[in-house]
Formats: sequence, C-alpha cells, structure tokens
Amino acid sequence: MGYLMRVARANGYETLRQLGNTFRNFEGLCQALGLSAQETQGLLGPHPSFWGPSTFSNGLAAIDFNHSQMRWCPLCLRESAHLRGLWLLKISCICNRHSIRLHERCHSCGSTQRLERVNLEQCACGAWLADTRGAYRVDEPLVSLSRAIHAAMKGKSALAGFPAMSLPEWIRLIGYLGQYSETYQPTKPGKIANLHQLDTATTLMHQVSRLLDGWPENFHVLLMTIQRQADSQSSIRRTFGSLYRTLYKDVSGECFQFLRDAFEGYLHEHWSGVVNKRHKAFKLDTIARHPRVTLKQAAKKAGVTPSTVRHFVRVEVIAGNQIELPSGRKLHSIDEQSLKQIAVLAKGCVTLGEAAKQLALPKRRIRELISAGILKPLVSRAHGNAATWLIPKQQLQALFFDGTESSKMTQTISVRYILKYWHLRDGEFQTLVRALFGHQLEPVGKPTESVPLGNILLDEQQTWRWLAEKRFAGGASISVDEAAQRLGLKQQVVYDLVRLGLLATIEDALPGRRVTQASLDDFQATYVSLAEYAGALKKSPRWLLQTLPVRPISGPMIDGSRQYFYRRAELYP
DNA sequence: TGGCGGTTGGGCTCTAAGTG
DNA sequence: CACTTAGAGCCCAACCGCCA
Repeated sequence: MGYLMRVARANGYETLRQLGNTFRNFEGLCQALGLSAQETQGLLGPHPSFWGPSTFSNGLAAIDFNHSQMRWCPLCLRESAHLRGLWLLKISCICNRHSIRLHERCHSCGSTQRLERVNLEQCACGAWLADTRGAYRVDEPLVSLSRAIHAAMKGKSALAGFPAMSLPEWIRLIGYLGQYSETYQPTKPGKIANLHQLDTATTLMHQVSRLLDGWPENFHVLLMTIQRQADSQSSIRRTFGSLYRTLYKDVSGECFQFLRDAFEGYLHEHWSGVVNKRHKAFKLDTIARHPRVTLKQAAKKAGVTPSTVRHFVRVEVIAGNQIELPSGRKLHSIDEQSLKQIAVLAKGCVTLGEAAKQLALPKRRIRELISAGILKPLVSRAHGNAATWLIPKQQLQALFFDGTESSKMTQTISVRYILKYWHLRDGEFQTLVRALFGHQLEPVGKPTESVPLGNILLDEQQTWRWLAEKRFAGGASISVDEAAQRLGLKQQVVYDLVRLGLLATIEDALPGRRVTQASLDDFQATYVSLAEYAGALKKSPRWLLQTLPVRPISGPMIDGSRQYFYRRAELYP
C-alpha cells in the first residue's frame, strides 16, 4: 500500500482511487511498472479494496491489516516520507527503531489519516505528521516483542528462551493471549473488537510482553488469579474457562507448546485435584507426574484400604484436599508425598480388639484407657463415625513393663486378676496405670522380660496397701472390715461397736455400712480399749479392770460384746 | 454361708467396608 | 448391586469378693 502511494504520487495522481481507475487490477499495475515476481512478493499488505480481495502467500490474512487508517512514526517520516509496511499490521503499535509509540491521529486536529491519500507529510488541516508532539517512549519488554515480530516478516523469529514463530503465529499469539489479564478474561476470545484502533493493539501487545517477560511467573500469577475467582474448583476446564480452550484449541500449534507446558507446570504445583487420562489434551508426562492422586489410588499405593486413608484425612493426620460437588458428593485427593506416611501410620496401628489381645486386657479396659487419655488412638470412633479404632503400636509399647527382681518371695497377683476380682472403683484402674508409670508400684519379674499390662505381676499385699491408702486418702468411706483392720481390732468387735452406735457409719453409693475418716477419728478421740490403756500403763488388763473406779462403757460383762471400752474423758478427767 | 454387685470372656448382632 | 467380611458394641452366664 505504501509502495502504491508512492507510485501514485510520483505519477501525479491525487488519490489511490485514480490509480484504480487507470488499471483494472493489481497485476496490470505490476506489469506496467515492470516489477518482477520476486519484487511483487516483497511487498507487504493488502492492495486497495477496489481491486477485489487480496491474496496472501505467507499465511497472513486481510484481517491482520489496517485497510483504511494509517499509523506512523513521526521520526521515521522525518527521515523518509514513505509508509513502512510494518505500520499496516493491526498489532503494530510502536516504532522499533525509535522505541516510541506510533501515531494514528493528527496532533493538531485529532483526525485519523485515511490511507486513501497520497500525501504522507501533511494532515488535511495542514499540520505536519512528522511532528513529534505527543510521542512517548515505551518500555523494554514491549520493544523486544515488537522487534521479534518485525524480524518475523523475513522468516521465523524468536524471543530469547522461546520457540521461533512465523508472523501469522505471532499475530495469533498476541491476539489470543493478549486478551487475558488479571482483571479481565474474555468468554469468547475469538474476534477482537476495534483492533484497528491503536489503543486496542497497544493493550494486547503490552499484556503479552508482560506475560512473556520473566516467563512463566507472570503467567502463573494470571492463572492463580483466574483460579481464585472461579467458583468451581472441581474441573480444570471450568475453572480456567476460555483460557483452557485458547491454550489447547485456539493456539494448538506446536510452536505454542511452551504455553501449555507452563500451564501444566502450574497445575503440577497448584491444582489440588487429580489429573488423569480423562484430561486427554495434557501431555502424558504431566498426567504421570501429577503429584496428587485419588483416595482409591492412594490406598492402593500405600497398601491400605480407602477407608483408612479417608479416616487419616478426616482426623487431619495427613493433608488431603476435599472438593464438594454440587450433588453433595465429595472428591478427595491426596498428595503423593503423604503416601509413605500413610503406609507407615497404618502399619504401626492396631484395632481395639488387637490392642486388647496384645495387652492381655479386656476391650472394656482399653476403652477406659482411651477415655482417660493414657492411650491416644490415631483414628477414634469417638470423633466421627470411623469403622475401626486405630491405635498406634508405639503407644501400646508404653504399656509393656519390665519386671524388677524382688529378693523375698512374695505372693504375687496379676493386673488382670486385680481388675477382675478386686472391684476397682471408677478411675482406680487409670490411677493404677499411672502408679506403674510413676514407679509407686513395681512389677515383679525378670528385668529382661517385657510384660504386657494385663500380665504384670505385683506384690499382692503391697498393692492392696497402696490401694487402701489411695482410697482412704481420697476421702473414700471404708467397710466395717477395713475399719477393723485400721483400728487393729477384730472384725466382730467393730461390728459390735457399730451396732452399739459407738462408731458412726453412713450409707453411700457403696454397699453395706460405711465408715468415714471423720467417724474413725471421732471414735479414737472419744474411746479407748482396755487392752490399749493397759498397754500404755504397762499394767495387766485384768488387774486394771478390777482396780479402776471408772466403769467401762462396753464389754463382755456390760453388754455381752467382746472387748471392754472406756470413755477417755472418764479416764483422764 | 448365701445374697449382692461387679467383672469378664465369648457369643451374638449390627453396620461399615470390601469384593466381584 | 448383592453378597461377604471384619470390627465394635451389646448381652449374658460364670465367677469372685464383700457384706452381714
């Protein structure tokens, strides 16, 4: 077109139309000018529309060019007043030689310059188009992009680090990719409105240059923005919308593979769902290397059941991603890094029944240990509706004890026996376990042997004393039998004391009449037995009974009970 | 010494999970 | 989707210590 304008002007025509009236078609003009086929090929751009549709041999299309409006660089015009072919491209927006933005309007009257005219130096208003007012420089990435496109006019060209592309390929890349930004993504990126205007072209070029600069970080930022904005996180296609179609369909050529590689690279890092063979467009390598797998696959790879993996995810022992579909169905994905962890965890765990067997305890007791917090199951039925308990073996190991050799032969008793027949009260079992931890009770046996909790042997008397002490210290009431033991009296005597009302008893949750610490203290402060009093005075009880002027409050001669008791207040007035 | 109450093991049932 | 499997919880008879 620029060449035609010069031809027209040199031959005294006012407009191109007049040239069209003289010659029937473009070929006719070429013959008249004596141009060789090679010289004709070298001309860029469409011929005027009055000669019918232009044909392009190099893969370009008429739509890639501006047909009516002119763009120009004022500095270039000043050097030589002719139209450069590159300016005709719709995506051209800067001058590669001077690194300034092209002009499309007269700086004086603001009107666009029609390509119809042959005078390139002046606007219709008379202002000089070579005037540099309003020209401003553009940034470096945009210049290098523009230069690469310019270079593509003579063959494939490339930016550093990117594959080489032909001019139509560059145009395709700019047209599609340039429309995507963090603030706006087209739903139909196919046709671009108002690309013949400089502003539109500048926006596209600028956006692409920004994305390619520091590749692929800015592209990944764009992807992340799109991903965050998407309301559906379950489908890659739906999440990335038209961009997905653009990448895999609109710019499907081999030279654009770097775009898809960057996209799939992004998914590798940031897509929490799974990628599989359903994603037919992806490279096989991308599918194979994707680090997240489904619940089922994870279970298979880790050698456990899917439910186990699900429970691990549910109790947050391992990290998992969950996406809820609109139907309510849940999709899980698990990071490949967690697989090893899952296998180790699962192997190191036992069920409730198995734990009971290993510790030689009833299941009920295991549950008691769990609710007391001594055993901490990995997967618990208490929270959530897990099918099975999973108790780490390591925790069970803590309930195996080594014996301590005891020198004297003593009557021993197993923990299991204690549990079964001693009628431990609420919480006493866990107190016993804690006493074993704290070495207040020492297991009897060979030091080399590790014995499960249920089979541990304890010194019967020592343990009984420990338990009675614990109960009494805890303010618990004791039976009449135990009271007799503490007072150092016969069982029958204490029953008599209770019957006579000398030793107060209470009724509580425990069976039978119960004696409290308070009533014991009260009894001992108020009464004293003849035997004890005689012992203190180092006199014989019989002699004392006969000589003492004080009458006992109870005794064989008084009420037929078994032992004499005095009121202390009467003995020590 | 018989009654009472508590514990236990083992069988039974229910349900989630697994399988074809 | 029907059938099988496995684990948890319930139930009960047997048993023992405590009490009177």
